[in-house]
Amino acid sequence: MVGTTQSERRATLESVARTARVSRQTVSNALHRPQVLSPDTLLRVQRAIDVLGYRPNRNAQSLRTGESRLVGLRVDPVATPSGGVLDRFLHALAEGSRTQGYQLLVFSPSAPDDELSGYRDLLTTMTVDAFVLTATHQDDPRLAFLAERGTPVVSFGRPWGAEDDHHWVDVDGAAGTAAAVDHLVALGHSRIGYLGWPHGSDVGDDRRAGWSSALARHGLVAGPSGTAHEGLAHATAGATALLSGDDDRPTAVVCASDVLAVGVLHALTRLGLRAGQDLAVTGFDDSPAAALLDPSLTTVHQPLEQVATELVRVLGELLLGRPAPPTPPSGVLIEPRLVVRDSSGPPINRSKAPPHTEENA
Amino acid sequence: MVGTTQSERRATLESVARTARVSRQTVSNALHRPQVLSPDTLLRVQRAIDVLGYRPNRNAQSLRTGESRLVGLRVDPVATPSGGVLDRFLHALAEGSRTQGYQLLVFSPSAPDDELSGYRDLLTTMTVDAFVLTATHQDDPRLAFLAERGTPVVSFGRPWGAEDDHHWVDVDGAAGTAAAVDHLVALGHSRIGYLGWPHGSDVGDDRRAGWSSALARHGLVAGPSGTAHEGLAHATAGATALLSGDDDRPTAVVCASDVLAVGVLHALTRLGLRAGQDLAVTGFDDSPAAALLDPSLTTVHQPLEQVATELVRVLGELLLGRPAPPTPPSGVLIEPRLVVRDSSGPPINRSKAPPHTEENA
DNA sequence: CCACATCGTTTGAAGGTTCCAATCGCTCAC
DNA sequence: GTGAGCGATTGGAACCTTCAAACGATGTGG
Repeated sequence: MVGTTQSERRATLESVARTARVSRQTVSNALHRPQVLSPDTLLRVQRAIDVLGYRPNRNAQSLRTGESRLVGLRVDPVATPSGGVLDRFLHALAEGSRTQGYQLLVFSPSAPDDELSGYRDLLTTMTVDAFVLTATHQDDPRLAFLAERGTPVVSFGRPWGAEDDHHWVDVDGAAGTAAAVDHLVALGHSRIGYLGWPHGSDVGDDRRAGWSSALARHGLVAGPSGTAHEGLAHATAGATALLSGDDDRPTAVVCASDVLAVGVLHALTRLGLRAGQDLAVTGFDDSPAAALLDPSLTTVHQPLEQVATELVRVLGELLLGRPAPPTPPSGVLIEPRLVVRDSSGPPINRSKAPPHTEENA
Repeated sequence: MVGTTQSERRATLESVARTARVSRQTVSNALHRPQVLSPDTLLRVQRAIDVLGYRPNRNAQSLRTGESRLVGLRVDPVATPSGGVLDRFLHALAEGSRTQGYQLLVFSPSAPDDELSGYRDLLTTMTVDAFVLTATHQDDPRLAFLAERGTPVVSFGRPWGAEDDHHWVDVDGAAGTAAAVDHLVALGHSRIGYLGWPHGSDVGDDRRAGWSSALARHGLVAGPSGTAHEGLAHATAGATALLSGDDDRPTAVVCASDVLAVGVLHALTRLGLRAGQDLAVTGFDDSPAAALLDPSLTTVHQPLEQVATELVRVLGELLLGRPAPPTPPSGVLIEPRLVVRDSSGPPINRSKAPPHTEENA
C-alpha cells in the first residue's frame, strides 16, 4: 500500500491531516501520544498515514526538538589494536543504537593535532546529541570538554584516575588474565610467566595485576615477566628475552595481547620448542587471527557485543533523562571469558608436588 | 575568542545579524557566497561570527535545502570476510566523506529478512542523501530500489551482470591472483594449483579466472584446483583433499582468501610438510592475521583506502550534479598489489626444465 | 531626462515538525 | 444555575536556515 498513490511530493504532517480531516497536531499525537486520541480518530489518522506512506521528516523533527537522535563515534587511524576488533564493536553499537531509536554517526578527526576536533564541530552544529568515546586516557581533554557543556557521554574504558568522573563501560582485564592463570593452574602449571606492555599504561598494568594477584591467590610465586611494545617484531624480541632468561624457564606464559602471544609463538619456533606442548601460551582479545594460528591461540575473549549493549543502555538513560539533574556517574565492568584453544596445551602431569615447593636449587 | 562571551543561547543567524547590523540573508551570504558582499560588510559579518562562535545549525540547513549531507553505509552482521577488513575501509570512508563535506551514517538492518530495510527508512525520513553499497550481487534489489527514486549510489563491487547499470568501484581480483601467479612463476614454480570458493560466486570465479589465465599466459598447464566454503574447517578439509590428490602434487597453491590459505597451511602441517619450503602458498585480502602467521602469509593486499577515496569522489560528483541529468554510470577498477612474505618461499631450483614438459608418467 | 541594468542589501515566505495556550462540548458538584 | 474540571482537538508560534523577490542607490545609454 505504501507509496503507490504517491502523486507528487512527499507526504507531510499537513497532507496527512487533510486526508484524515484532522489538524496537524492530532496527527503528531497519533504518532507520539496515541493514548490521548479517541480510538476512532486514531484509526482514521493511522489509515491516512498508511495510505500516504507518511514518515516524519527527521530534519524538521530535529530542528524543532533540538535533538538529532544521532550518536557520534570517532574512528581513529591508529586504533585497530590487533585488527578486526572494531568490526564487531561497530556492528553491535549500530545495532544497539537502533533499538534505542538512535543512529550512529562515524567520523574521523578533521585536524589531526587537535584532540577535540570533530567533537566540537558536531556539537556546535547540533549534528549529534551524544558521544561514545573509546581509548580514553587519564585527564582526557575530550571528557572535560564534553562534561563542561553537559553532553551525554559514555566511554569504553575506565577513568583510571578519578573513578566517578563520568559514565563508562569496560572489560575487566585483570579478571581476564586471572582466568588465564586459573586455567593454567588447573592444567597443572605452577611456574607461570607474563609478557606485557611497558609499565605505565593503565590497561597494561591492570592486566599484569590480574596475573600476579591470581598467582598469589593460588599460593604460587610469580614466574618471570617481561615487557614489549605492541608490534610483532618487538613482541618476538621480548618473548625471546623472557624465555632465554637464566635457568628457570616458565612452563606457561600469559600475555597482555594476542600480538604479544604471537611473539611468544615465534620465539618458541626459533628456540625449537613447540607451543602448547613445551610451553603453554595465552593471549588477550580473541582477535580474528587467534583461531587461525597454528597452534590456535587460547585467549581472553572481549565481549564487545555486551560492551556495546551496555554503552547504548547507559547512553539511552542519559539521553532520556535530559536535562534532568545529572545522574551520578556509573561504571559497568564486564567479565571477559577465556576461549580455550590449543596454545595452552593439555594437562601436564609432572607437577604432582604441592604448589609451594621451591623448585630452584 | 570563541565561546567566551556566549551569554545564554546558541548563536544564530539572527543574532549574528544583529551584532553585525545587517540582515540574516547577508550573514548567510557571507558564508556561502562571500563574493557578492562588499569587503567591509563581509569583514564586519565575519568578525561577528567569530565573536559569537556561530556555526550554522545543520538541521535547519537540511530542512531548508532538503539535503542532509549524510551518506549511509550498512554494516552487516555476517560481513567481516576475514575480519579486520572493515576497519580500514570504514576509516578511509569516513575520512574521505569529510573532505567532501559529508558525513558517514552507519546503520544495521532493522528487519533481518528485508533486504531494503534500513535503506527505505533512512530515505523516506530524509536522513541521508546517498548510499555506499557493499557486497552487491547480481540483480541486487537495493540497486533497483535506489535507482528508481534517483538516490545517488556507488557500490564497492561490480555489477557482474549488466555492466553500465550503476556507478561502482572495485578491486581487480583477477589481477590479484594473476600477480600471485606471476610471483610464483618468477620463483621457478611451474605446477601451480588453486583453492577457491565453490563455483557460482562472481568474486570467486573472477579470482579463479585470474589464476588460470595467468598460467595460460605463461604457457603453463593449470595445476590441480579445489574448492571449499569459507571457514577454517572447510578450508583445511578442502586443502587436504587438494594436496592428497593422486600423483602430481603442485609446488604452489594460490588461494581465493586468507582463510583458505590458512587452511592450506594447516593441511600441510598435518601432512608433515612445511609451507614456504615444501609448498608455496598465497592468500588474498592481507587481513591482519596474514602478518602474524608462521610462516607469514604472502597475500594480495586490498587497497581499501584507495577504494574508499574513489567511492567518495564518485559520490561527490553525483551529489554535486544533482538533479542534473544522470551521469552515465562509470566504473573504477583498482589494481591490488601482492605483499610478499614467507609462505611463498624462496626461489626453487629444480625446475630447470622448460615449462611445457609433461611431468606425469 | 527617462528607461534600464547593476550592485549590495533587505524583506517576506517557505520548509515540516513540535510545543504551548486556547477552545470546544460536556459532566459534575456546589 | 453557574463555574470548575475534564478529555479531545485545534490554531498559532517557534525552531533556523535558504530562496525568490524586492528594494533604493548609482551609473549608462538612448
